[in-house]
Amino acid sequence: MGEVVERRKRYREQVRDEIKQVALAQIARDGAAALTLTGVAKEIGVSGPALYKYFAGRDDLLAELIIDSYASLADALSAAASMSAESPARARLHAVAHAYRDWAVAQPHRFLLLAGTPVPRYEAPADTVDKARAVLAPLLEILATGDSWPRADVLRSELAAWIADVPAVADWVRDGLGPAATAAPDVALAGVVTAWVRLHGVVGIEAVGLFNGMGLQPSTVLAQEMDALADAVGLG
Amino acid sequence: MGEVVERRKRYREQVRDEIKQVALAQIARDGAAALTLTGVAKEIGVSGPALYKYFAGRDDLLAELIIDSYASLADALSAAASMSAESPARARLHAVAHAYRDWAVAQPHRFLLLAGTPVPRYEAPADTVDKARAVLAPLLEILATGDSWPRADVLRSELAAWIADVPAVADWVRDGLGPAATAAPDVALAGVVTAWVRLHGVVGIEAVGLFNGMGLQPSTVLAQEMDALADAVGLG
DNA sequence: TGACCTGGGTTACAGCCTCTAACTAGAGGT
DNA sequence: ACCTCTAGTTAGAGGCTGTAACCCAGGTCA
Repeated sequence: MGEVVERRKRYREQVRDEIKQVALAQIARDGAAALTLTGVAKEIGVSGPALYKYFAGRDDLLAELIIDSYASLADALSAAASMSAESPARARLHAVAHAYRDWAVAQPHRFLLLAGTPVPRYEAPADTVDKARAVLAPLLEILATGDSWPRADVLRSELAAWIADVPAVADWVRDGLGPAATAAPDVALAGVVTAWVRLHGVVGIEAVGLFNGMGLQPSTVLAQEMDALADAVGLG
Repeated sequence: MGEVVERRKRYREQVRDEIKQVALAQIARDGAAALTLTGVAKEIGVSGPALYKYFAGRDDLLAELIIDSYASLADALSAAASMSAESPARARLHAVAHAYRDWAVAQPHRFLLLAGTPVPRYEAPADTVDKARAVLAPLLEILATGDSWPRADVLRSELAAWIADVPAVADWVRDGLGPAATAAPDVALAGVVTAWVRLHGVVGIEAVGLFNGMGLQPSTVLAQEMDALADAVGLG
């Protein structure tokens, strides 16, 4: 009956989860490049090719870890955004930015899965692009409460054209702006892009260890960058 | 005689160069993760273990490619700086920033060797840190012509402490500031760090392909970020 | 109950990679 | 002639990927 099928399915999911968890631990230890299916199998106590019943191959497993990580990061950011919903926009920007960094610092190997060296010719599945956009959604609402950004004319017009050309983006922006929006969509989007770039700058450098031995706290740099952005777009 | 020894040495260098060149091509094609010594050997027309006479192993070869890339990037930036020596500081900042991006875009695989996912537990040799600092040296002189940066108090004080604590850094800053410096060392250094973070943000995102499908030019974002920085530090 | 199907697991193997060991050949020096 | 040093060779151990063929237990169904 269906119940048995259910039970089997559940078991299958459980094993898949265990595999993913062990793989993540292995990545944390030795890096994604060193992930081997047989290594995972050995650690689980099962012999080599068994794992091919669960994942089509090493790269398939990796791809699934990436997708999970996107979701996890998106959750972390939207949690930070909703937790700070009552605060002024500048404080919310800091909250989301630090949530991003905290997530990445707690598990740099996972961050690098998303933002590190990609596999050439690997094409992210189409919905991954959407997921990536979803990660940044909380920023949109926050930056929509700014009012202007004098110097960013070229960037704004490029983004305005993008909004006009791609309906999915237009929808995303409209949904994301929220009721308190005071900024034009292209201004808010320029803010999001800039915030993303700066987040990536700070966190990416920290994650690969390039800040080591420099006498500064990454969190200081991040705070500084977010303040500069808040100033530029006129966040309260 | 010594001459023959010389000739042998030259030959050896020549072969090492050929190996590195082929390896770079292979990385450009399939990514650093897919680099294999035997693959290089096959392409060169020599059989497997022969390459171990020239490099201790795959990772050794990779490490040398990284060091070379640092030098190449540093050259590109200092060339851009000296080529624009007569221009106003804001223009020079743009010139160096775009040189950085151009270098990376022309050979993303090489950029990712420097800034992409690192091998865990791999410790960069000590002089690599110096080389990395050298990459940013041209920015120091340029940003030293700013005059202030009101919001960056915490960052400045951290950097001032670093300068005070580490003589090598103090020397580097003193040498780099140049005769036209109008900024305090900590202000200039804060500017360099910020420029680096933003450079890394834009170029890192572009290099891993995350800008794909977004309706914007990475160069626009970069220009925008550098202008914002120039405004903040008061570059002419 | 007994035949059958399904899915997790197994071993065997082909093919590729790293890196070591042991050997050969040739060029240089004495 | 003899010695040495170096670039290259083949052989091989050990590890990984991924495929193929097989086993076995549990559930299904006549």
